Amino acid sequence: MATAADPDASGDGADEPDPDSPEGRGGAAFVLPAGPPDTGRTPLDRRRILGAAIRFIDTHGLSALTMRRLGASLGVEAMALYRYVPGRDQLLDGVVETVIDELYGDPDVHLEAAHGWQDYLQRLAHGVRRIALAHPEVFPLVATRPPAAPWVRPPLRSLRWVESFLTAMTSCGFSEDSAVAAYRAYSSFLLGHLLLEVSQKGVPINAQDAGESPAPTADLSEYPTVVRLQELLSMDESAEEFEEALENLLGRLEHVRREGRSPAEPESFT
Amino acid sequence: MATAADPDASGDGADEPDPDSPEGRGGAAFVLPAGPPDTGRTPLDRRRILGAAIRFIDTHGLSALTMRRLGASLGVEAMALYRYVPGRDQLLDGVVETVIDELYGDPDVHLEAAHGWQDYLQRLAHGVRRIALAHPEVFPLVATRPPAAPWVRPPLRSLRWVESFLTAMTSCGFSEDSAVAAYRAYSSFLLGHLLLEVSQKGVPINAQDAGESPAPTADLSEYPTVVRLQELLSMDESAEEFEEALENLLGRLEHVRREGRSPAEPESFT
DNA sequence: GCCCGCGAGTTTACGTCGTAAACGGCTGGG
DNA sequence: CCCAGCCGTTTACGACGTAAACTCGCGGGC
Repeated sequence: MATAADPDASGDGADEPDPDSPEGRGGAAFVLPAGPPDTGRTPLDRRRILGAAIRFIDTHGLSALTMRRLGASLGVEAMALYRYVPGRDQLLDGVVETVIDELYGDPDVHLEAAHGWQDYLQRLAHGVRRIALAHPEVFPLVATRPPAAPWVRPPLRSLRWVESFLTAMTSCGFSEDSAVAAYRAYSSFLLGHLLLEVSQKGVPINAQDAGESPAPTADLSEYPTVVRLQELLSMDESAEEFEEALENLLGRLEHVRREGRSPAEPESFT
Repeated sequence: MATAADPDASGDGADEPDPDSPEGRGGAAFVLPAGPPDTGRTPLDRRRILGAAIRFIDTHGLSALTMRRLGASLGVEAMALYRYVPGRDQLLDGVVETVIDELYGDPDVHLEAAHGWQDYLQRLAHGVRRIALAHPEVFPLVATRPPAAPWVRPPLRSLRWVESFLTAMTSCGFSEDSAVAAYRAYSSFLLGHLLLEVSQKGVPINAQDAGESPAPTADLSEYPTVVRLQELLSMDESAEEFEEALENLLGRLEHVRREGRSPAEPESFT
């Protein structure tokens, strides 16, 4: 696999575009079940509200989402929302759930491991990454909201996906111990990478939000290494990083699967 | 390769307690510079405010932190805080910064890689983990707040630590490319693991917070695998997982270091 | 045709939030 | 003795989430 990009990479660089980025692809993981943008005299229901909320957060940022403003974006007073949603917190829970459920509409992600577990995990990971990149303002919510049940971890928030994951893995030769261990390793890998990636992308893309000053860039005189490596540090290699860590994880899991035990070997590299 | 790690790394037996958990240890990473609980006629300053804020979040949860309540916890009106802190957002930034700065007070974490880079990374990882476990309610903030500069990633929020990291790695034989790649891999590993761990721990430990219903545990009849593995899934193996993934990462980085290039090999398993 | 209940959306209202601005009182140097 | 400056308080405003009361239009019994 092609390794280091040359320093010619000015910003996005990359000969081929990131396959998961929203504009670089057909655009699954982007289809909300709601119909036209937000016009229409359809008489308001839960799905429409959730769709509008996601659109609103994507556009204006999470911190700008207000019951009043969300109502306004639907041509309705704030209190009307309360007929369909118990409160703001549950609305946000619904947003998270809806976003994760976009996985079902993604033709590249399968509920079953028809072509092996590595294919399954690859597709799932890229599907979740596509969602994270399509809704960068929503994704921190996915990571931050408390899970419904203690064992349901972000970012695979729905029990249905946990079920799918565990079934896929056990049906591919993982012991139950190993499947659970794989679930843990996989979800923490996904969460870490994607959260970092959107938090990195979210700042430059989205001008306003938390009212933070963009980057005063204080005196860096005390940090010569940071200064020297500034260009390297600010390169966006998210896609390659993601791919490589995913590959490594799959290798690690293959090792786990063959052992049939919970993972633990001091060395695993060549 | 057994990475030279001081804190009894290899033995991942469940019999001995988690070395990073707050009560299982001497308690570095727990020392705030503030003195007695909150009594005292000391005339209020920024450090005292930040300390009180951290204490407040640890006790009552992030969502309960209010300028008025924080003021009250210091025996002062809310507006008094504004003389020392520009606003709530900057207060939270200060909280994050203060929490990360606890690393400096941790005798087990070194700014320089005197005993090799693996020892350095081990100590740093455990130091950060100790902080995350000591302040589970603060840690999501560490991950979520926008970074000051795009290249400063959570959870190593301060330029000083980035500088330390890069210097340590390059001084141990990493090329600059590799050091930056290691920084990325390491921070995303840390963030993912710790965020998942505290979000998992935070729910059962802390009764109230976001007003979420604890866990109604809806009908699980559609998810037989989840039900069957429920016990396995709800086991807390955070410490072992952390250790194992860290070990794996170190192995991966050793590989990177020897190549002297940015990390990428299609396969790495046996 | 009349009425009436009822579901969908609105109005009003309350308490809390972050914070701007004016205010008060202590304190130490001329 | 006075007064300037610091430090904390008071007051006030607009926005927030949401409870409760209200309005309005429509479809089915009489």
